[in-house]
Amino acid sequence: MSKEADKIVQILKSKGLRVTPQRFAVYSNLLNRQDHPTAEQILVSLNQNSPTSSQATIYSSLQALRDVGLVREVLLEEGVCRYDANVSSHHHFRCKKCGCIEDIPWEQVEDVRFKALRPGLTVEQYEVTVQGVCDRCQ
Amino acid sequence: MSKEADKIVQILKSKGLRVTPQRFAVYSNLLNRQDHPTAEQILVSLNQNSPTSSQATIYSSLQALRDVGLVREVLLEEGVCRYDANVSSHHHFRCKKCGCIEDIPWEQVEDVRFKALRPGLTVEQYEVTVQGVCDRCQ
DNA sequence: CTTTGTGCAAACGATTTGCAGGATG
DNA sequence: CATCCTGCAAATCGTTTGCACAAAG
Repeated sequence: MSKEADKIVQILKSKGLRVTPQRFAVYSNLLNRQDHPTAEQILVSLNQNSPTSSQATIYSSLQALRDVGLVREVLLEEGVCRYDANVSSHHHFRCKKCGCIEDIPWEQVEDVRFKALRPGLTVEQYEVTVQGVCDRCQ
Repeated sequence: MSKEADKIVQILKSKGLRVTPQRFAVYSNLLNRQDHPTAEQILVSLNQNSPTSSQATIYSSLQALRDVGLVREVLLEEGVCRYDANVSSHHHFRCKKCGCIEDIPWEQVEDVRFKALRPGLTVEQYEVTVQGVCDRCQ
């Protein structure tokens, strides 16, 4: 087993998850892609060569991974739930033309300052969603 | 007909929409509430006294209103699509305890500055989603 | 060997659609 | 009176669930 695969196994174990081929596949697929796939896209990707996981298993793996904080959902379009294995604080960019989505590292957005936010509201976290045009679509 | 009702009629007409009782009801309901209701909540609200609009009509009215830019969708939770008649630039706050959502006026968030955003990305707009605790839940 | 995960198919909930009758401009 | 909207019920889409069998620790 490669070092990377071993690392993924360790991560899963450290979160108390049983390591099954399907769960491993879902998580490493998500770790290795930079787009923000939907459950359906992960299913297609995993099964394109040989059947690896069923639809129900993809969903339950994603749920398990989300529950232990290894993946998060990204909601930018109506009716579309995407998944992201990058759970550190970051923002998202979405191209209005091709619909591609990419991460914006936290450091690239200077601190957002709240001026006179309605008294009583306690801010715990915030996320900036940027819409625009990507380089390929310019 | 009241002045407000007349104003709503004018707005709908100015957008090229036929004014039907159902469409009027959906739009004015949305204008008069400060929460960000789902289609279902609008349906219940409109029909609580007497039947006003069917489910399918609520959806098609919302779609028509969205198409002409009178309402927008607000996506903050998985599988929940909310509607907002405030289409001016603004941000959203969501209470992690009670789940209530409220608008944050644009001016309350100082300009967000992007530092070294990946070259090639053109920013057209952005929205800040704040999560925290509201005053009622403190 | 106990617990948890998988796969299948059926169930589900939110939204959409087809169509016939009704209202709008 | 032509066009567009409404309401109903059926269809659809993404996601969840129940259950019998299989795999993990």
